[in-house]
Amino acid sequence: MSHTLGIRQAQKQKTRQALLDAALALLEEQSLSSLGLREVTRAVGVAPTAFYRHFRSTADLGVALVEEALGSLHPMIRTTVSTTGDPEERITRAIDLIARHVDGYPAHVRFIARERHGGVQPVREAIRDQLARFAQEVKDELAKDSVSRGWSEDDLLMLAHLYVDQMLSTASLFLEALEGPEEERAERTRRLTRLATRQMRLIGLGRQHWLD
Amino acid sequence: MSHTLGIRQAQKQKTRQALLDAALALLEEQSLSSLGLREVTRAVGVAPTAFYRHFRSTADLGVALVEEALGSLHPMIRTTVSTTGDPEERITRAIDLIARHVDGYPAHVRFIARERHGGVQPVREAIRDQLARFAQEVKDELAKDSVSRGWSEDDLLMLAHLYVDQMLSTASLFLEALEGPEEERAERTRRLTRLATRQMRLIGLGRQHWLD
DNA sequence: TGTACATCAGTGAACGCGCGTTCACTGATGTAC
DNA sequence: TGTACATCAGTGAACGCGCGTTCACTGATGTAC
Repeated sequence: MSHTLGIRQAQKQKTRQALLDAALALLEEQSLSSLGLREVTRAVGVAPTAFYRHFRSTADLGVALVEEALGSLHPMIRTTVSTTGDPEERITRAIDLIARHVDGYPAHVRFIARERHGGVQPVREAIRDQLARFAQEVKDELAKDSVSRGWSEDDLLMLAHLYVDQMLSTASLFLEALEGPEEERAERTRRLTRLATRQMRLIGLGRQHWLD
Repeated sequence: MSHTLGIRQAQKQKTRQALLDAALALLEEQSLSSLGLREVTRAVGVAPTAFYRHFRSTADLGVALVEEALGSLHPMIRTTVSTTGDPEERITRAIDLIARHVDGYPAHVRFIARERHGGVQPVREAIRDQLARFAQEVKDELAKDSVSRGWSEDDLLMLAHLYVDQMLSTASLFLEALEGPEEERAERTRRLTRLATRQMRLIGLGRQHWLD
């Protein structure tokens, strides 16, 4: 059993994860460019200097958060856009998946929405790279669909980017709906589901008639 | 001639505008939530305390910047979406207008993209309100179009929001293209214009077939 | 298994620095007569 | 027009505070024999 982490390594990983978790929580109310290293270590309960054992800077930690937030999402993306089912069912499934993801990982979604155009360059780049990968994967799935017969690679990628942007935009709307008073939350979410569904439907119609 | 500003008022306005300009410049490389009041006054060349004569906080200044960046854009929005010309020409005109605006006011565009999901609540709200106004105005223009016969108010607003999001998304792509090495800038802009045009065309197709 | 030495995650003191905010002020501009 | 007083945009000193980073350290864990 050689691949079990030693006690030291395991403890280090635990502290690292605690730093990431604390930072993510603190980022619900500010941007990465104003996040302080001491804030993060204080929240975890370690000395400020311990931070440097894991990250060179808060920007570096931000890049790690991008990987945590988006890295594991690639399989989900493929499932979401996958070819099975009729168009209407696929839209329902996609919107539902987005809603559930926002519900399950609101802080991650907020972080990505916020830092996508945020003030920290390496983090912006990390997000852009991950989103470009998503677009490629969506393109690959779209290519398998019979509706895509006759489409150029370029047009497929154009549509893929449109879908990725639309998903992100929908996610950040769901996040907004999650905030605010509990009372009307269900109603807000319901309306939003309806809106997002119809926008997807319209884009789908455009897709069907692209080669007319 | 009573409506000429007194010397005092005129000087105050000038300082206020200098603070806004300096802040906008500083915000090209950071987020509002990390912008310091002393940074801004230092850039203008006034004492830190002078800041309080104009704004209660940097958040307050941010809200003023939203007004500056988006407030004057409403006439332009109407023109962009207006009914004159055939669909293809309207798309070309809209994309061209966006490209020119990003070229003319890159810092304003960056500020809006960055703070739309940024860490300062009052600023996020100010942006959301302005964008909602845009959507209403786009809806009003769309309603005039013969293609919109038979559309519900709800569907028109759904499409209007899709257009507004698409315009913002396109604007921030143009901004990215503006950065980086001068050399391939023209090429990047050209490719982007092509991409944005086709995305608009696809949405337009979806629109045409919405009531099929 | 036991011992002796190496590694290294986390510590705690110390540093110089810039921050936001307060306060009483100054002196040019505005106003009333 | 001239004078006397009021207003108020901008000043400058002072404050307490938290920041990022350095450094030599400690002591539990890992490794070699």
